[in-house]
Amino acid sequence: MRIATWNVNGLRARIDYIVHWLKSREPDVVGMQELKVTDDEFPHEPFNDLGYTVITHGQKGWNGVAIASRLPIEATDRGLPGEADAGARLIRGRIAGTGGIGEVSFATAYCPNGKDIGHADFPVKLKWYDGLRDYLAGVDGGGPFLIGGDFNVVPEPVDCWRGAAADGTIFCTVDERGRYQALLDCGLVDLYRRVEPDKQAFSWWDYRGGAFHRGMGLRIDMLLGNEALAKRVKDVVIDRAYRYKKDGLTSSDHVPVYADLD
DNA sequence: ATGACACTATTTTAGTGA
Repeated sequence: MRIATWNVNGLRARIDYIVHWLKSREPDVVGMQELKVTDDEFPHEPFNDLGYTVITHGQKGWNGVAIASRLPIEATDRGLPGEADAGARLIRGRIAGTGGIGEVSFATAYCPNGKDIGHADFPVKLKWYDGLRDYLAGVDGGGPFLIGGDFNVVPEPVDCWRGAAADGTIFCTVDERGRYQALLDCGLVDLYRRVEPDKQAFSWWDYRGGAFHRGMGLRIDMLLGNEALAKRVKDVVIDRAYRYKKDGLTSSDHVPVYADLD
C-alpha cells in the first residue's frame, strides 16, 4: 500500500498538477490539505477517472481536507472534536486492507499556522494541538493507524534550513515542539525518521525569492503511524521532484510525502 | 530591513500562507 500526505495549496487551481502526480506515483491513498473548496464544488471527476473515490471535509476559501483512495474507503470522522471554530482541518477514514496489511485507519490534518509568536492565532494553534493530542490519545484500537498532514511545526533543528538558528521563532518554539512531541507520545512514530534517522530533507519551500533553488526549506509535512503500522513501512519518500513545474503547471509550495507499506 | 509568490474571495485590492 502506498499512502501519502500533500498540502496542495488550492485543489481547484492544482487539479491538473495533482493528476500528473497520481499518474506518475500511483498512490493507493492520499490525504490532501488546504483545499480551499467547499464539498459541493469539489471536482470528483478527475479522481474518479483514475479509479479514486474521495471523502471530503471542505469549506469556502480556506483550509479544507480530503482523502482520495483507490481502495474502498469509508469516512469515520469529519472535523476535530471541539475545534470546529478553527476551520475544516481533519478528516479520517477506514481503508480496506490490501496485500499483507489489513484495514488501515487513516486521518489527515491541516494544523493551524499560528502566524507569529505574539499573534492572537498562536495560542489558538497551541489549543488546537491540545485537542489533536486528546483525539489521538483515543484512536489506537490496536490496528494500523496513520495520520498524515501539514503540522506547521519543525520537529527538530535539522528539519529547518536555518538549523538551530531558527529556535524560538514561529514553528520552532519550545511550545510548538512540545505540542508536536505530545502527539508522538500518544504512541506514534514519524515514519520518515524511522527510515532516515538523520537526513535533512524538506517538504516545503516558500514560493518567494527562489527559496527552493537556494535550499531554504522546512520539513513540516509528516506521516505519523502507530507501531502496528510503522512496522510495515518499507520506504518513505519526500517527493521533491514535485516542487518543480510539470508541463508548465505550477506546483504547490509543499511536496507530497508518501510511505510504502507491505 | 523589506520583499519576493500563489491562492481565493473579502475580487482588481486585501488577507492568508509559513
